[in-house]
Amino acid sequence: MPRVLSQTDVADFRERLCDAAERLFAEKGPDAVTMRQLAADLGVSPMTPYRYFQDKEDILATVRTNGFNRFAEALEAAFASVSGAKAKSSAVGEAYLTFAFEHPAAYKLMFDLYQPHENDYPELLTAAHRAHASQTAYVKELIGAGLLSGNPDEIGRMFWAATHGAVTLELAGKLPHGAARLVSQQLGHTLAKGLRPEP
Amino acid sequence: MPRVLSQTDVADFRERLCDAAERLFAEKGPDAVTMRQLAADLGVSPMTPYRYFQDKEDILATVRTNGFNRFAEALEAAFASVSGAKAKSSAVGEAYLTFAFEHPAAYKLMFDLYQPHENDYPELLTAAHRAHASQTAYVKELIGAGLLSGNPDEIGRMFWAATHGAVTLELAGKLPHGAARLVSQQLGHTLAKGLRPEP
DNA sequence: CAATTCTTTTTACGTTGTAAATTTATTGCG
DNA sequence: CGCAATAAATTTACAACGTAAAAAGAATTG
Repeated sequence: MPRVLSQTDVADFRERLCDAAERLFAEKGPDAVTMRQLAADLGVSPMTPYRYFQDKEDILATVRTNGFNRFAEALEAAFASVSGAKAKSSAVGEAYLTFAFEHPAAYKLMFDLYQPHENDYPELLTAAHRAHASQTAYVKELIGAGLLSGNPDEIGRMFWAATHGAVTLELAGKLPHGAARLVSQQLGHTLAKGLRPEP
Repeated sequence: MPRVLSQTDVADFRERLCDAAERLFAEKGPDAVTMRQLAADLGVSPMTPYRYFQDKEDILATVRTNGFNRFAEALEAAFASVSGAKAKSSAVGEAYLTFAFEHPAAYKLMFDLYQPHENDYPELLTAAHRAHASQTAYVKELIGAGLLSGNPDEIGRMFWAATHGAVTLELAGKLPHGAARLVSQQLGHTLAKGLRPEP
């Protein structure tokens, strides 16, 4: 028998390749990154990554999955870091914008990229769902505290769409640099005002 | 002397190629469309398009420019079709959503695609500016009519970001089909309520 | 030590964008 | 009228891509 790859060997290689892919995707966009570059970056021959990933799309799906999970972690940490519905909302909103502008490439990969065969990657779907949940949890707090009234899912979608719109407009160069933060905060305040329960 | 291409010959070819590019981009995305396919679609050899366009990016920029101009025309027509600030706002908002979902590929090309050398195409910049202007004109009407108070540019960006967010989330498959329209309308109503002048 | 078998590399194919060379077609001039 | 000039179009060619298939390499077991 030859030397068989242990599970940690496989996990290690996959992680190193994802690290490289993330870095290169951020620099040049996923389409501009080649399998040969990724392989060269790890110091292996062009075909070696194919022992660890099905194909290039599989690598993209894995990188996106990691992104969703890290994004969710950041929002969950923000949510837990303070108490009170209002403070939680601000913290999660801040964390959302901070993540988006600290990892714009990861953000685009997650939310701005239509991957046609997403359903073939169940871990991706799970991670995306987790991110979505941690993103709308604060809305339920606000409603529970009597600061907002309405359907939590609908309101969650409104806040999400508003924030996402501001972020992507800036990332696409349609807003001046740094403007999305302000726009997003104004949207948050104005929506909260418009959704306040009638006295 | 050989047969020299007249200006209308050039314009005709460019238009026919843009039509094909638009259709194929919509079907498969710009990256998946090849120069050879475009050429074959017009019944010419693979290199002929290079007499009429610098390169593939030039074709993309031209298609985007046409998209911006048509988008702007649609919004301008909606704006002019009714009278009264409120009615104009609804009409423009409707026209925005209608265009986005009737021409999702064109919408993505315009607003969801980061083209690194946009500045090399002045006509693209002009068209984009026109679209942006026709998109925020109604905000000034609302403020002028006393229905909203605040900075028109800031408010315009808020409405734009909100609508764009709803649209792109649906186009990226993050919202159920058809949900963006409702989310966008809710956002419009709620923002208008939150921005009403204090009595 | 040799046989086995998993890992890795090498080689190879079809396709891409497009540069360069070649062919085709049209027009003005002798 | 015919032929040289020249713009347009095509053909050929190249480097780089994703990845299938074949070949080589290495380590464990009998």
